[in-house]
Amino acid sequence: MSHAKRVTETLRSMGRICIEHDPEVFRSVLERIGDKWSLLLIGMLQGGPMRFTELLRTTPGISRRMLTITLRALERDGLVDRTIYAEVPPRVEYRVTELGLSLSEPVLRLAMWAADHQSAIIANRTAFDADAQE
Amino acid sequence: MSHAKRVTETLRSMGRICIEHDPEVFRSVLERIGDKWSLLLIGMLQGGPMRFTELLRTTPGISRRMLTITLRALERDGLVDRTIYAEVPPRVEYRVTELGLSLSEPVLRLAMWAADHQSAIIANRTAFDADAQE
DNA sequence: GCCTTAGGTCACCTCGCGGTAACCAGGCAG
DNA sequence: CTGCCTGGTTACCGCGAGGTGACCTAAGGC
Repeated sequence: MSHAKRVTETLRSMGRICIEHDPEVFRSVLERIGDKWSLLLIGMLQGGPMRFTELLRTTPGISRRMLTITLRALERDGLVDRTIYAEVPPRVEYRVTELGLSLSEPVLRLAMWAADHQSAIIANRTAFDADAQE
Repeated sequence: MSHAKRVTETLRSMGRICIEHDPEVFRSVLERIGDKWSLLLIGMLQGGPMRFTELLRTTPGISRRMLTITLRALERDGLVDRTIYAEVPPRVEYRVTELGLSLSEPVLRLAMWAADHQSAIIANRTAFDADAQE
């Protein structure tokens, strides 16, 4: 059996076990991290702890409101850690926890897949649209 | 340097490269597969080709409309393949393509992470809520 | 003529995600 | 007293994702 074939087989059985057998667990996690900002913020924090305003500035397009909401949700789930420094002016730092870091591994694999196959997807998309055109 | 430490370092640099440096690519893929059903359907199809109604039955909660829309989008991006059998009654089979299968790897890792850490997340969540209560 | 069965499409409506902008706490500066 | 800084919170609102249920097509059976 070829390597590619074995990988396929392995994935198939993983698929059966992980998703087909218990879609709710997968769904619950997708609902959690599948929103507009969660994964992106997890990603942003890979480079080390960041402050609220820093995240606000460097995350393109996020609003103050959504940053608050998303960070709270991530904190609630134990994916990021929030530290308040009693200084003047006040300072708050966010960093990924161990759990958040463990999530990063599959997430970054997904990101790398994204980077690798982006062009293929765009090509498929335009081809499909061209077919549908006529 | 310990193994865990090295993994951490690797992830940090991957994070910097993949996400912090170029959030748009990651965002675009998240927008694509981050919807309510795409990843789940990709997952469902790991076990082999399935028919429309079969997916409708076995995917908990999906509506006929959303199944159609999501499958079309996946087909458009070249992630699944749609085969019509000119029989009576008509039969349509969906199967993941090579591209779809390559996506499955990171996705299934995510699913396994979900399964592994679900209880930890729930624990964190209840602890956080208990703190916020008082 | 009417039912069935598979695989959809269409019109309509709801609900909640997320954006905008104003407001707030609190400590220090002038 | 007024203003400024950070790190939020709150009220308001629009839009679009997604659910519901009716309808469609095409062949065959009765």
